Amino acid sequence: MSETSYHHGDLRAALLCEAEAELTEHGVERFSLRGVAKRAGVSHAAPAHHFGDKTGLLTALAAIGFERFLAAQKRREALAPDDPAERLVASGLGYIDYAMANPALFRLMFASKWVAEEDPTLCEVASAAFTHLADAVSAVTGPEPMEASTGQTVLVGAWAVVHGLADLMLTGRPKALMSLDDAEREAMIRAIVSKFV
Amino acid sequence: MSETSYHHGDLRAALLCEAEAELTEHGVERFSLRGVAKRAGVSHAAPAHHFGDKTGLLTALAAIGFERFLAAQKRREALAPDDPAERLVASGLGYIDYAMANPALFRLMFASKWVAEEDPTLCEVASAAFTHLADAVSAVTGPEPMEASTGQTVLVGAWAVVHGLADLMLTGRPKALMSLDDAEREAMIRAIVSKFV
DNA sequence: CCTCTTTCTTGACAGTGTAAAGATCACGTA
DNA sequence: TACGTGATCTTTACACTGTCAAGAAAGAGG
Repeated sequence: MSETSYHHGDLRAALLCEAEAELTEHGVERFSLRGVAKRAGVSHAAPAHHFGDKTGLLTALAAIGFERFLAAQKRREALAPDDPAERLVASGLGYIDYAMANPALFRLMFASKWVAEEDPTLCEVASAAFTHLADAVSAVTGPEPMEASTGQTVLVGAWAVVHGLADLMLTGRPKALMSLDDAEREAMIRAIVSKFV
Repeated sequence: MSETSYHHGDLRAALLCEAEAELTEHGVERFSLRGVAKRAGVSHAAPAHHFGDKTGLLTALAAIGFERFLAAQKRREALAPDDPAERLVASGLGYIDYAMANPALFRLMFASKWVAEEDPTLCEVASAAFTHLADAVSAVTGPEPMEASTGQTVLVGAWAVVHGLADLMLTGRPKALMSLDDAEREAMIRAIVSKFV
């Protein structure tokens, strides 16, 4: 496919790629659909054909984000010793890894009204990520934990600490944590998350 | 001051009030400066004189938000028994109360690039809220806890669970928590936060 | 070669934030 | 009382945004 051809070849994928660049550079607040089109070297209305509107593009991008999000958790787990509690903590570290590496995308996924939550493919990848977390928890709390109130408590609690750490760290808080170097920081996060499992 | 006079009287306060209405109605994503001016019955460029730009107005609004945020925590504490741990948990419940009651404002305060973090009055009210949390923690962990690594861990951990719960609940997650009625939900939150203190 | 469909462009429109310049009022001073 | 000075608000303008409708270009299949 020629570079100067009228038809792009795989504009949809290219737009998603440029959209991520636009997002990480300007944040959701300053994200511009026309800016994405300009990056891709295409007319300002081209994205509409593939994604409908701004929400459509950002929803598709968020779905990709959830896939990578799950992959980041699995990546950490693969490095952990073969122990349920260790693996759960590792999963949480992957959660935080991803947030720190992709701040704007993480915020888009979890706290933006620019994504259509009812989108079917988004729902699928998002719930895949969440059930994976639930599985990691049930591997710790026992065989039939999700019925028991204590199993639910561990699930919700573990999710909340990890998510809270991730979200706070994105704004440089808490200073007590962010002023540490990488090794100390990870140790502190481990200590906090371990309190739950 | 007449209602039809050229000069408004206290436009600054009125704009802040209408800005909150605009925020809760449309969210940060659809917040419009001209919309605020229209609500106040004033020309579209009037806000600029009092707040400079959109960031200025939203920063001032976030500062007000932090004051109420601290008040919401103190309100819960006043209802708690005179025990450090009980008061810390109550403070966390106030944290979550506020987030649920003012979703858009909470998100503005903690996760929006529309506020100027370096704004002096914002810094003041924000750090006032955070040091209040730190005080509640140190009332539990002992007299000189912030030096010890364990005191830091409790502080960061407690903050993270509460903040994580608040942020997740704003998007209806986790379902295991949001499907409960108010009493059950509060009991679960208490159980989770109590694990930390 | 000729249609049909997908893909992309062009042009237009209402709405946005922001800057500059002008109008209006309040208030202290002579 | 008159004046003028500064604060307050309006008007006008500009570049930019998302979205829609209509048209042009290219590929696919007969």
